[in-house]
Amino acid sequence: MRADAQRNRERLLDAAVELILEVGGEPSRDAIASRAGVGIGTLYRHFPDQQSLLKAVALHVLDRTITAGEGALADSASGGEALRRYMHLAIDHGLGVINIIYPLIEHADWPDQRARAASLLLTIVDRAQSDGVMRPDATATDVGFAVIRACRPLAVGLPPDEERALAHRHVDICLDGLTDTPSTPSSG
Amino acid sequence: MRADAQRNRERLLDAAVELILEVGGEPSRDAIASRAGVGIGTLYRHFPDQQSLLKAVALHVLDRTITAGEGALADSASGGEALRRYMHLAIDHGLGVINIIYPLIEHADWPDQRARAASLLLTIVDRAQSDGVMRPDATATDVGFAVIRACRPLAVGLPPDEERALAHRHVDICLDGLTDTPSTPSSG
DNA sequence: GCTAATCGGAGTATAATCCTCCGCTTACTG
DNA sequence: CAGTAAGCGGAGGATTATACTCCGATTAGC
Repeated sequence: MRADAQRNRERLLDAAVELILEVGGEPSRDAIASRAGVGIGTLYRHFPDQQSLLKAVALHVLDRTITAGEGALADSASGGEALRRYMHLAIDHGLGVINIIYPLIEHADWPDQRARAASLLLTIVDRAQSDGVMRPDATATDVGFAVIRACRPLAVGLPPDEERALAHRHVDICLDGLTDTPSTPSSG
Repeated sequence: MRADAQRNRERLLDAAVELILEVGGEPSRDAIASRAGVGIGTLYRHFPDQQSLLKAVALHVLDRTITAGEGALADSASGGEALRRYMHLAIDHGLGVINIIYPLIEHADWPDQRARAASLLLTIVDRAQSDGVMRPDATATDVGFAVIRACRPLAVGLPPDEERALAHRHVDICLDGLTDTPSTPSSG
């Protein structure tokens, strides 16, 4: 694959992630291409149909979130810290986009990302619970949904950076609800 | 005002609320009319432009939420109970729609609803805090935003009743985060 | 019954979005 | 540093969604 093609592909994915998070729904193809600073033809060459684009976006985001999450888990001193770090980094990596490909998740023909994500999240939750900081009735699903919710745009007209700050604030609140001890507000 | 006109007006408002909550954004006028079981002409007669419709929707929802909230506050035994009841009833009354009219809130020419809502929320938060159940660093804004977030659709394709159940579950988690003591999961 | 208010929805105008196509540009290769 | 195949951009036509009007049919209220 030629270098410029690779670069444009990544620009398109990043633009798509941004727009999905801003709009809270599927953005138009024209909008994605123009945000990526790329011709509309280029978008269609890389992603012939909507489905392939959405799938690529999901894998892109899942991938980098899982990688970052595994790293955070590895060098966290406690289950509570791992949980907190995971939730915040998931926001920063754009995990919120998966609300859009929800219907695709069921019959996903994609690789082991899904299993890997589930296993990571379960490990974190298990560890937090056996450390005694996380309430036993809280589930991995609660954690996942809390992150997705935090990523949804809150109010039309709010600039992206404010949205992001509010998302982190909200996740801290959820963290307190999911755990027994108040979490230290994180700085990112 | 003729009885059927009044009835249709209310149907339109209710349909608009439903759709806004389902879609998470502004629904089309055609969709609203058809959901309300009313001709498109009827919609335009009642609400000549988008702005007047959105404003009416907001007032409609604010009104019934405030009324219910004041009632709940009046017969709650504690600040904690008032807070919990308020958050859950706000979901049920559709307070989530206000994310859509956010840009209108600033220069709103509408009556005292806004002040009434603010005062109700502040009273509840004050009471919860002086009762010692709510963390002092949590704010009325946190409460409001938590409710709005809980009302946003979580995943495309999820049926409305599941969305609603998840919203209540989420609010319970936030409630635990905002308060010092775990809240009893409410049944509505 | 009468009538003025209200309704419904077919139908046109407008705008958004989709997608193709092809001449131009650029990264790689020898 | 040419040669060339891969890749790019975006004009523009097709398609679809949405906005809005208009008027004959209907109905509430007297």
